[in-house]
Amino acid sequence: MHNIKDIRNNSDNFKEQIKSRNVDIKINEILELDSKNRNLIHEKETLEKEKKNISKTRDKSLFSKSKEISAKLDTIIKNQSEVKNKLDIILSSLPNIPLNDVPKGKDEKSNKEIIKKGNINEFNFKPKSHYELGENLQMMDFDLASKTSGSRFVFLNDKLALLERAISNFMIDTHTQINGYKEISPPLMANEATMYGTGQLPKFENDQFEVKLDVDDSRKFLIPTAEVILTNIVREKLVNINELPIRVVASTPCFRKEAGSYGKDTKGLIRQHQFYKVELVSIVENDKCLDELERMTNSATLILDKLNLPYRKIVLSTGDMGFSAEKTYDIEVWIPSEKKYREISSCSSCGTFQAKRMKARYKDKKNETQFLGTLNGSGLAVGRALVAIMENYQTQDGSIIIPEILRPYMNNLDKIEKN
RNA sequence: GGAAGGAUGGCUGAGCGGUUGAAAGCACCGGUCUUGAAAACCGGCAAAGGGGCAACUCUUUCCUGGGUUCGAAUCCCAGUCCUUCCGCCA
Repeated sequence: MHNIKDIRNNSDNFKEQIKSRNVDIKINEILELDSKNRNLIHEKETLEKEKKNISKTRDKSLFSKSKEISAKLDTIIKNQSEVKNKLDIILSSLPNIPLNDVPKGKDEKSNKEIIKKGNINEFNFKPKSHYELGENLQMMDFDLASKTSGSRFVFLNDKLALLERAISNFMIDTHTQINGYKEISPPLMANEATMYGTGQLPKFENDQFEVKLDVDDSRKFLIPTAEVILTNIVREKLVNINELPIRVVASTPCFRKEAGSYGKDTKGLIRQHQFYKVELVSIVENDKCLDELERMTNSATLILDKLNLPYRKIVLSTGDMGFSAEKTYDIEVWIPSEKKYREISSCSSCGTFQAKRMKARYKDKKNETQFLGTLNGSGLAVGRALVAIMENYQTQDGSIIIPEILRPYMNNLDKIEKN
């Protein structure tokens, strides 16, 4: 959420920066609503003051006058809150401003590669896709899932179910034991305020699965990522500075409608309505966001290093970043069957953008109240890690070698082969 | 599902129709003292918004939304959440 004062004082610059995010902005409408709003506030306050004074005098002869003012106030307050609402809806739908060092560009073509790591395995046979491998092993069943649930769901059976669980456990252990994150098992549903806080609402309501509870109940949504719940830990809080940084990790199912991706990645595990993800969230003093972003990204790549999977790290361009981010690194893992890198993690600094929405603050060393910095990153997407392991570790006969580091998590199994 | 109690500043907690934005304590910040620290003492310390170059000033806010009243943290109604007890289910 942006501060209207900043926009007012610097509207041309603000407009340009929002435009770099591929977002249309009606700057004139914003400024007009803002000035209308302030005029109404002024009217309101004048009347309120008058009323207050009358009640202070306790002069009975003035009481009827006070009643008249109340009536006038009613309509002004109504107008003002209408104008304010309109303004808020527009403002809350504007994305975060990118940091200066973020490459400018309108889509993923302007993303920049930072590093490439690991050796790409040269197969002496044609590598299969993970879904071919999975279905041949009879441990991955898309047909059954479409019968019970619909498209973009899957059954993982037997050793692949175990592998999924192992991946998740290995990642969490690494983050808690080496990277200094605290493990959390959070709710998988979030209310409106929580969804608003991290930026899913109001703009992206169509991407969310809403859960119907009782008829009159407040709205609830399945979380599209644990970021939503974990970041809102500090919503409406004034955090003590010596509690910072807060670093938490959770492995949760994530639910996404994938509304805009019909026909995209329809086969396999890459794009599902439901998938597990190990999520990292850091909450820090707002001037430490950039350092924390590097640290978080390193926490994520450590997983790939340990799994010995080839990957690259890229920085997203202004047009390709998510709504709440000021800077984002994507980590992409090598997928042999597609002969390309695919996103397996996205680490973002949101600066104070989410904190302003959440009213999440701390007192700095000068005892001044500040908005917190929030960051989130996948560490990593479990389903896609499963894909990467299956494809990179496949053998000619269609079995899967288990990466050394995961074996303790799989009862020391070293290979998944057909039963 | 039934019964009772509660929600006040960063935290604990008073107030229960009129200088109450709100006592007190803790925490925090500044200072005195000290070689340094602690203790003690002194002072400061809510947020959001409007106006002003600024000093400053005004308005709103005691869970949320309505209502009563000239005036509400305080009274009434509805809702949300929490606690305890009973029932039911995992």
